[in-house]
Amino acid sequence: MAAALSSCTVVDDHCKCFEVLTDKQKILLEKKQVTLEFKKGEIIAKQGSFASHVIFLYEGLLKVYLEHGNEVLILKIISPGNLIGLSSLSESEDVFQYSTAAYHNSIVNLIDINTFKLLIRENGHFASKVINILSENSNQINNRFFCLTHRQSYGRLADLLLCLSKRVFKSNEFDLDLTRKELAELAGMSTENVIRILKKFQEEELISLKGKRFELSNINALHRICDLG
Amino acid sequence: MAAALSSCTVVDDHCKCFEVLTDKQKILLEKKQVTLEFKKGEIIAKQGSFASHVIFLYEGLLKVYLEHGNEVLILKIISPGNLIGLSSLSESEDVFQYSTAAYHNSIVNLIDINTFKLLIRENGHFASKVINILSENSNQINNRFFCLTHRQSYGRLADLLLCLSKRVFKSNEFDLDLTRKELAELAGMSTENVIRILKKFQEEELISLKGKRFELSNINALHRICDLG
DNA sequence: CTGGAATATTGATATAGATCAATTTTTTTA
DNA sequence: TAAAAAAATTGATCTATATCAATATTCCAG
Repeated sequence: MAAALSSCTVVDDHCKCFEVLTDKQKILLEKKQVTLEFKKGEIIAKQGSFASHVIFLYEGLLKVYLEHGNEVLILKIISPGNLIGLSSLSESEDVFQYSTAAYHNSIVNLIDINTFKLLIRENGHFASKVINILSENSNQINNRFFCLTHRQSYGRLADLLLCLSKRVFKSNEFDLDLTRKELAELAGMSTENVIRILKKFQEEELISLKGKRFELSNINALHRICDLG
Repeated sequence: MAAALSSCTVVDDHCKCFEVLTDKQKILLEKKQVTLEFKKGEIIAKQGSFASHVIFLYEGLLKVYLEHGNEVLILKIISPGNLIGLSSLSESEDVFQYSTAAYHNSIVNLIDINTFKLLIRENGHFASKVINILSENSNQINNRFFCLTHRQSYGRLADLLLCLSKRVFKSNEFDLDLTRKELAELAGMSTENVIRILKKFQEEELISLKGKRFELSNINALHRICDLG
């Protein structure tokens, strides 16, 4: 029954929904979208603001998060090829249910939401694909939910590192351009705790760390830490 | 910006998706479903088992939850008129991503999943409605996620009581046929902690409690406790 | 290249809430 | 209706992790 749990929700569907559109529909979509560049740290969609579009990430790295007052909960990380803001397709919700911001400089397409809705009604195959994406999104977030509520800090951080390695950077070594505070938000703990645990991991030679360079030296041990909690 | 946060995810869409089906489609659907009764405590769908159907709750009360080993995370409570298992519509997932069990004796319709998928492809309006439901579901679970990770126990329990009152029983007084352990799972804390907090609430005359009878006497104060955390 | 701000680190302390153990109450069943 | 099982309650303890405070390091603008 085990495994597939990951606190690090990297959405990575490599969105196949557009493939099923007819040429005519593709042209329509093309006309009803704009391409924009966002700088590191910039907000792409603000929770509560009017959702006139869905967002497609072409290049970069984004976070999707809930905010209430000073409190933040990161729901997922978005890597290129994925859609954001599908939950605003709901008739009863015309505002973004969450915020989106750029971790790095990013290029996105903003797609007119009414066109998107039209295509759903017009093309059942497209609708079906969108449902796939929504479902997979939910499942991933549910797993993250489980992790953040049931695993303790060592497990959550180990999991986050593994996930960044496997799903975002696709290598055991990577330059991580995130602050400790950002890591803390992702792993759902305090900044200080992140630092202490990273130190412990280094002492135990599970990882090595030079500046922004992360190297995961003992993947198996990290996996064991996740599984234990 | 505040409010609408609730840790108690009662799904209450009163599913309108079937209204948009044609008569012929309705007849097809009718043929491709069975009605079943489940007793209190029985499992209706088991996480990991083959998802050959989606579930419609006709009467009763259900919980939808993730399980890993002995650990359980309740994702949502389902009241009559709602669908469960839509996340198995995804092509890449043919198993239930979560378990469903009956809090009370319940009557459900099991709808053949392939028929459901067919209708999505055939009827864009239907697909659109399903997308609405999926979106609203996600939003509710995201809010529960936020609550369980960011609010502390008093707030979570106050919130749960308010939600049960407002959304499930629709009254300030109700007979709650759930054990302390079940309440604890819902509020994401230990059974003992539930008991202690309920006692505190009684001492402060926010609620009164006789056997299974709950009465919320000071709704405003309970709301304040939620908001503070 | 230098001063100031942001970020990272370290240590000390506080605490919410879990866990454990014992007892009482309620429910079930035989 | 008595005995057994399950659930609820209470109190004592323990611990993971947040928070606070001080210092060190890194980053960046002028």
